[in-house]
Amino acid sequence: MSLYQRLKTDLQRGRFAPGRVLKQSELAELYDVSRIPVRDAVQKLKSEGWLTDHGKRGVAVPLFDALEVEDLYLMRMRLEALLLELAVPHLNREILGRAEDILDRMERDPQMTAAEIGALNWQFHASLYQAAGRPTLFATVEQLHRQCERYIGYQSRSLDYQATSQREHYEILAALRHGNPDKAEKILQEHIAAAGRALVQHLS
Amino acid sequence: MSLYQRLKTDLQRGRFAPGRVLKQSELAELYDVSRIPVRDAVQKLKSEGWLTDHGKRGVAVPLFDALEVEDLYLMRMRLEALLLELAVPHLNREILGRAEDILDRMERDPQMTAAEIGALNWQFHASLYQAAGRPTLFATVEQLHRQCERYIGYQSRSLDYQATSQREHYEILAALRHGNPDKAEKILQEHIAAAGRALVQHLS
DNA sequence: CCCTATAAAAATGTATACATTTTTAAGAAG
DNA sequence: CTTCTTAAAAATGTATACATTTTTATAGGG
Repeated sequence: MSLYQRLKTDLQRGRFAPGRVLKQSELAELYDVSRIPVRDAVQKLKSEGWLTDHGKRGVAVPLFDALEVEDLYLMRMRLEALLLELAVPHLNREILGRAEDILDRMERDPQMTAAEIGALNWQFHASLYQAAGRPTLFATVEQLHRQCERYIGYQSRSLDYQATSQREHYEILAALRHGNPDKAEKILQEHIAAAGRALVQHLS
Repeated sequence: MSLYQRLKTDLQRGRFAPGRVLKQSELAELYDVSRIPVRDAVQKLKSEGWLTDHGKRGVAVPLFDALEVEDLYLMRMRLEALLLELAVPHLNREILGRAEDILDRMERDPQMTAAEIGALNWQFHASLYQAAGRPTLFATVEQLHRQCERYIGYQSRSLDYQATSQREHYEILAALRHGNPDKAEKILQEHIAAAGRALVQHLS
């Protein structure tokens, strides 16, 4: 396992408190590697929002910022709606079927961890987006999703929220199957907006 | 000057042909540094689209891709419109005045290089966007703009295009001054769309 | 003649060592 | 007691050296 992944996992799990400043040498010692791989991992994690530049004093674990969450979800609302719109002409029974399989898998296993649910959640969305055949747009959306992951973390959402979210997933599929892409887009936007609201609320 | 900037400048100027594969050791020798700073610079340039991963064979100078340009400008249309919308409540005479100063500076000096025009162009947009006070959204828009820079390059646009672009800039300011943000947003979207079309056309 | 296996070559990943810069703290002057 | 200066300490940036992985070329078999 690469240092990047080890460090990211630890950041996800909250090993380092928000606001803490980390130095290259400190991380090198903690993970028992030299500073070279630390530099690589840290730079990558900075570009994903898991660490922020702290001048020449090293890097800091960023504080949780409700305004950042709002921005991220506003962007996702618009870009994911666009991506779904571009995917619609390419969607067929096979793709929609595979997407539904992912949803069904989430339903069937009632004792999945929050992390596993989150992974399948994204797989569902990505399976639709990929059909658009727009790698650049997809890459940006994926990056925004990764930035959100820091806030989603490992904490489990309420059962109520989870049920609503899952219902919306099926509604999106149904709208797409019945040749109503506008409706699907609308549900998707509201779906993302609701996720953002839930997260902001959780931060307070 | 950092290796990152030296390498980026050379990529902008087309020192390395699109499709060319570059190895760490090759770059280290060309720029007379060790491979350590090469690794840092290359990773940063990859995240900005100036280089693409070529597996374990090194990095490649990416080919020009009309679909990528289309994606980038579609995203910018939506996100910059959003950012302007969020900025509107914070705009005042001072901010609008400073934005206009930037435009006037472009008018006054008739023998600016394409690179200088491009820089002022972005300064104008950024001066409005900054007012929104949304760092995360702004950072994403800025990153998209940087990805576009690879295509804009150093080539000069037609005088006709430049005149139209500048007229639209003034129209945006006028609409904002007259309390018509919806109109300003519309012009902005068309402004960005036109820039994208001009670029795609230029690639063919 | 083509394909596979193996060895040599080359490239990347990483550790150690050194140079340069930045930060921090101590001490002297006001 | 505060502030500026200066020196020590610590942190980052970079070069060199080594280990590991990957690529490529060659030789043998089908």
